[in-house]
Amino acid sequence: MSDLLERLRGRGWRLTSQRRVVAEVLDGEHVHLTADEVHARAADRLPEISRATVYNTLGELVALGEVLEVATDGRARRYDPNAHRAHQHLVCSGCGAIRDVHPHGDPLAALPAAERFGFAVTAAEVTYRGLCPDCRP
Amino acid sequence: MSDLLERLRGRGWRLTSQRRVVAEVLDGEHVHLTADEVHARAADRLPEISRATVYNTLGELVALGEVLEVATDGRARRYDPNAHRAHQHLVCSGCGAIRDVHPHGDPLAALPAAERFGFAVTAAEVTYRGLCPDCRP
DNA sequence: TCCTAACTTGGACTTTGTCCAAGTCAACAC
DNA sequence: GTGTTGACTTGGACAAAGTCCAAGTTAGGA
Repeated sequence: MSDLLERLRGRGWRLTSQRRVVAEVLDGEHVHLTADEVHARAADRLPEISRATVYNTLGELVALGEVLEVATDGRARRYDPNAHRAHQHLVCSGCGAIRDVHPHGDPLAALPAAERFGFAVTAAEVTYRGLCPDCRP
Repeated sequence: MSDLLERLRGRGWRLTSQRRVVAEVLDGEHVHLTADEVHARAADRLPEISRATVYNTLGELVALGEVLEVATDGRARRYDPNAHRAHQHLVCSGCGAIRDVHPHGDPLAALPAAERFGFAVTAAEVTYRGLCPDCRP
């Protein structure tokens, strides 16, 4: 993730302690935190960080393509730092747990031209749903 | 949609004017309204209907499997009455327009057992994203 | 026609997210 | 180092989306 910070600096980002902390919190794989969770963890290291800054920073990371925004339920958006490796999400209908998964084939290929209605289609997001081992009956 | 009301009565639903109006508003294909839009249209016919009742009724219809809840963005949930015919959604990144689409093949089949992590996977929701003809450059 | 559990209502409240004026500070120039 | 400045941060107010509840109403069976 430290390369991320360097990359962002290369793009003209000002490297503040707040942005550093947000980037650190998002470090890793299989991370799918809500903005408030990011704020809570960031505040552990930098207690005076404000919600507005966390929202701003997450929005910038998404705009730069460094972080993915995922809407797996109708609740809070989640932020996925694993933006550079194509993947989809498997969500537990019981407890809400999320896993990154890698289906085979390109989901985009399954949509025939006749079903595109003149859209310039650029992406396909797949959410698989089911019960995780802990929630199975 | 009148069969819907009959079906629901068969399941022990009390058939109130509020529920009837919500079901009527949701009638049709290619309908993807937010709860507040449903409330606004319902209030045209039944001005005193409350938001709480609309939320309750939508929640019940979803629980009964008669209506699908779709989260195409991180904003308001949308309600799709076309629950009995398998389909996916194509969303315009510019204006938010939504179309029902029918990709070929079963998206569930693309997820190998090794990528299911012990989940009992039951559904796959695909959101295709792109620019609609009106929003294309 | 009456009764009652089920339904509806309005409003208070929570969660999630946005906006803004005022204050702060990273990075550059010197 | 020091100064400067525009970008960044802050807290609080606000907005949008959704939940909850006590009190009032009513569909449908007896």
